[in-house]
Amino acid sequence: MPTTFAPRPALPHVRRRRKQARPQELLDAALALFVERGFAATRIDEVAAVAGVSKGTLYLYFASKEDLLKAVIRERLSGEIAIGAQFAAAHSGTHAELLRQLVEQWWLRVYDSPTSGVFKLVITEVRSFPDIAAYYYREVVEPGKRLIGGILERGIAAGEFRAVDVDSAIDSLLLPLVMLCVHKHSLAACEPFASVFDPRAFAHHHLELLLHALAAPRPAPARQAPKRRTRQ
Amino acid sequence: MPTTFAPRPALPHVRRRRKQARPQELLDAALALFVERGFAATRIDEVAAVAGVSKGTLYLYFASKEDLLKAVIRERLSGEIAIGAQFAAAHSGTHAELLRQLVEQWWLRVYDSPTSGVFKLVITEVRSFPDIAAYYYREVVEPGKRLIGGILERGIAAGEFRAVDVDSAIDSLLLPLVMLCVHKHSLAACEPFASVFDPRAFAHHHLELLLHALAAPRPAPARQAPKRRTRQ
Amino acid sequence: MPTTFAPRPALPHVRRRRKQARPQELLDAALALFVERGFAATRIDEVAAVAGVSKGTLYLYFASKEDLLKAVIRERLSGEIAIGAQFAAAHSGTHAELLRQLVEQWWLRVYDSPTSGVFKLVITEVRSFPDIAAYYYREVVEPGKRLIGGILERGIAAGEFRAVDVDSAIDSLLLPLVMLCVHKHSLAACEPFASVFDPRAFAHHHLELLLHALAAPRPAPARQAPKRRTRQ
Amino acid sequence: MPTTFAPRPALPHVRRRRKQARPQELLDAALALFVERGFAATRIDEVAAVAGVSKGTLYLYFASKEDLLKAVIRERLSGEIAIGAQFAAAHSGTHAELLRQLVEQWWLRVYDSPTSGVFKLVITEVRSFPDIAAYYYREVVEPGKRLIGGILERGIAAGEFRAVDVDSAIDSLLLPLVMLCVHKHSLAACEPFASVFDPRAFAHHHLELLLHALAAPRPAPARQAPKRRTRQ
DNA sequence: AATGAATGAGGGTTCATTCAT
DNA sequence: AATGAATGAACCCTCATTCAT
Repeated sequence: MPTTFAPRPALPHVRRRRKQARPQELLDAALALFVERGFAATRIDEVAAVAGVSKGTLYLYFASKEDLLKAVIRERLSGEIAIGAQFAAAHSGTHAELLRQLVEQWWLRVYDSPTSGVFKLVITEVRSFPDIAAYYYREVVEPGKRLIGGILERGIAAGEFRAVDVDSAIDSLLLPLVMLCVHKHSLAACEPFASVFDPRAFAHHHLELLLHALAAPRPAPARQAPKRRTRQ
Repeated sequence: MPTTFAPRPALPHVRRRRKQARPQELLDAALALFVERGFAATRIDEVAAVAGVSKGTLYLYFASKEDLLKAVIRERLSGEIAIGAQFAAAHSGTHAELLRQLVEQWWLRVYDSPTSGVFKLVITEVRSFPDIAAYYYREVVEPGKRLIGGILERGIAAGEFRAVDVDSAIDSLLLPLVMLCVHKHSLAACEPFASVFDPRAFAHHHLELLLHALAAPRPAPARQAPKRRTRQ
Repeated sequence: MPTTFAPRPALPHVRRRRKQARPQELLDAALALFVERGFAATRIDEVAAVAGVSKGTLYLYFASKEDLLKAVIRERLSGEIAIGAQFAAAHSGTHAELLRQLVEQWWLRVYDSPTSGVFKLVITEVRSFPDIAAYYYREVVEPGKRLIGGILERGIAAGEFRAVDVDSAIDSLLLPLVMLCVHKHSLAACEPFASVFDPRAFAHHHLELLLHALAAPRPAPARQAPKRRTRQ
Repeated sequence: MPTTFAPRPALPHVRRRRKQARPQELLDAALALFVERGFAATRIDEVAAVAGVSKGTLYLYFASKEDLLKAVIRERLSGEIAIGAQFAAAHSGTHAELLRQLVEQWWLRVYDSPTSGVFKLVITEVRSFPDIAAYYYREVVEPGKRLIGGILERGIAAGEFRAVDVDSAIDSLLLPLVMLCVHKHSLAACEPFASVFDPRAFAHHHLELLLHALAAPRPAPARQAPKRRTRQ
C-alpha cells in the first residue's frame, strides 16, 4: 500500500476479492468525514462505521490514516482531469465556447459531486502533508493549467483572444472556481446561515467576465477591456 | 515541510514581558499555528512554546483550547470590520472609487497581515464549531454585506451603477477576496510549489471586472480606463 | 506504608481471560484501591495495572473514573440487600433470633468480604458525588431500614419487643455495624498500630445490648441468656 | 516547618508577627475543606481563598499541602485530649458518673465543634499518610485508652464495675462515638437525605447500654449481664 | 509579609494501530 | 477476509509549588 504520492504505480485494479465495493465505500466515507470534520478530527472508527465495516477491516485496505487520506484525494482527482482533457479534445467550436462549456458542463458536475470536497480537503491539509502538495501540483494544477493554458494559447493564436499573459489568466479563471467548492463545504454548509449565494450564477458571472476580458476587441464596439498588466 | 516555529530563544529565566502582553502573544502564536496546522492538529504546548511561555501559563488566560480558538478569531476580526466601515464613512468620491479604494487599501492590508489566516481558519473549523459560524455571520458577513451593499445601493440610486441584484453582486465582489486569503495560507504556502500567482493583480483584475459589470451604460462619458498602478 | 498492589505478574502477551471477566476484575481492583487510597488519589493506571490490563482497556468498560466509582458501589451493594431480605423472608423463629442471625450470618459475611470497603468508600465520597448519596439512600438505607424496621414492628406487635421508637432503634442497631466496616479499612488497616479490637466480639456485644434493651419486660419467663458461642 | 509527626517540638507560639490570626484561619479553612472534599480533592488555592489570603501566603505558614494536613490534625486534637484528662482529674463521684459526664459534656462538645471533622479526616487519610496513624495512635488513641481504661480499672478495683476485659470495653465505649463524628460529616451532611438520627440520643443510649453492661450485679435484682467472652 | 504569575510534572481520556481469533 | 478487544503514546488540562516583585 503506497504511503507517498509516488507517480502512482498503476493501481492494481483487482485489490479485493469478495466485497469489491469495500474500498470505494471506505473512500467515500472517509471523504465525507474528512471534509466535514477535518482530517485530524476524524476518527478511524467513524470512517469504518459509516462504511459499515469494522475498524480492523479498514486496515486491510489502507495502511494508515494518512494513507487513507492520500488515497481519498488520489482516487477522486485522478479521474476528473482525464475526463476534462477528453472533453476538451472532443470539442469543436470557438475557444470561448469551449471554455464556457468546460466550466458549465465539466466543472459544475465536479461541484455537484463529492469531489468538490477534495478541494477543501487539499486546502486544509496540504501544509501538514507535503506529499499532497506535490501530488496535487503534479496531477491537478499542472494538467489543469496545461489544459486551460492550451486553449488560451490556441485562442490567441487564432486571433480570438487578446494576447494576455496566459499564466495569470489561468489563475484568474480557475482559482475562484476552486474556492467555490471550498465555500460549499464550509460556511455554506452551516445550516442556519446557509447563504442564498448561487454558485451557478457566480460561476457563470465569473466566466462571462473573464471571456469579456479575453475577447479580442475587433467585433465588439470598442468596449475597452482592462489593460493587461505585466507581472512585476 | 511547512514552516515550523522554533521556540523563542529563551530570554533567560526572568518574568520578562508584562502580564498585559501575554494574551496578545498567545493569540498571535495560536493564530499562526492554527492556520498552519489546523486546530485539531495543533498542540497546546506548541502554542505556548511559540509564545515563549509554559503550557500552564496559557491556561491563565484562556479557559480551553476551544476558547483560545474563538478568542483568536474574535480578536482578529472585530477590529477590521470597524476600520473598514470608518474607511467607507470617511470617503468622498464616486462609489466606484470607494470600492476600488476599499479593496486596494483596506482589503490588501488585511491580506498582508496575519488576519488573512483567520479566513482559512474560519473556513476550516466552522463546521466543527457552530459558535464560530454564528459569530462570523454576525460580526463579519452581515456587516460586510451591509457595508458593500450600502455602497452599491447608493451607487445605483445615484445612477452610477446599473440596477443589478445587490445581494448577488456583494457575493461576487467579496467571496473571491476571502478565498484569496485562504489560498495564501494553503497551497501558496507550500514552498517548492509556490505559485507565481500575484494576489494584487488578481484582486485588481477582479475589481475592475466587477466595476465594469456594474457601470451604468451612460453614453460613454470619458469611460475611465483603470489607472496603471505601480505596486506600493 | 499502606499495602501496595503489585501488577499481576504479566501472564504473557495473550488475550487471556474472556471479555466477560474483565469488568469484574476491574471493579475488584478499583474497589480495593479506592478504599485504600481514596477516589481522588487513585490513578486510573493503577486500577488497570492491578486488574492486569492497560489503561485504555479500562475505558472499554467504563466511560470515566466517576462512572467506575459508581459501578463499583452499585455492583457491590445491589446484591447484598436482596440477599439480606431473602434471608429475613426465609427465617422462622423469634424476632430476636432473626435479628441475631441477620447480624451474625449476613452482616459478618459482608464484613469479611471486600464489600465492607464500600461503606468506607461511600462515607468518604458521598459529599463529592451527590448521585451516590441518592443511590445509597434508595438502595441501601431505605431497604435496610425497611427490613430491620419491619422485624422490629412485627416483634412489637407480637409482644416480643417493647414499644420502642422504631426509627431510632433501627439506627442504634445498624449504624455501629456500618462504622465497623469503615474502621476495618482505615485505622485497623494500619499495620504497626493494628488494634486488637475484635469486630465479632463488638458486633455480638452490640447486638446483645440492643436485644436486651428491646426485650419486653415479661415476668421473666426463663430469660434467655445469650448462648456461649464458639467462633465459626 | 515540620513535615513528619515528630513528638511535636513545642510549637513556637510567636510564629507570626502581624496578622496573628492567619495560621489559625488557614487551619480552619483547611479543616473544613479537607473534611468536606477529602484531602486529595481539595485545592490549595481554595483553602487560601476561604482563609482570605493568597496561595503564596499559605506557603509562608505551611511547607506543603501534606504539612498543612498534619498541622490541621495536630492542632485540633492536641488540645482535646488534655482537656479530657483535666476533666477526668477534676471529677469526683462514682466512676459511672464520671463516664457519663465525660461523654455527655466533653465528647458532645467535640462532636458539635469542627474538631468532629478530624475523625473523618483521619479515617479517610490514614492509609495514605502513615505518619498520621503514628501520631493519632500516640496522641489520641493511647491517651484516650489510658484515660478510659484508668477509669474502668479504678471502677473495677472499687467494686463498682464487673471485672470485664478492659481493652475490649474501651473500644466498645469509644469507637461508636468516633464513628458518630464521621457520620456527621458524610451521609448526614447530604442535604436531601439528612437523617433524622439524633446523635445525642444515640450517644446517651450507647452509654447507658455500656454502663448497664459494666455495672457490678450486686445492687440490681439479678439482672443478668451478658457473659464475658474471652478473646480467642 | 504578601502577592499572584509562572511553572511543569502528572492524571484522565482519546484514538490510531495491532493481532488473536 | 473480518472482527473488535487490547494497547500505549499522546494530548488536554490541573494544581502544588516557586519566586520576582
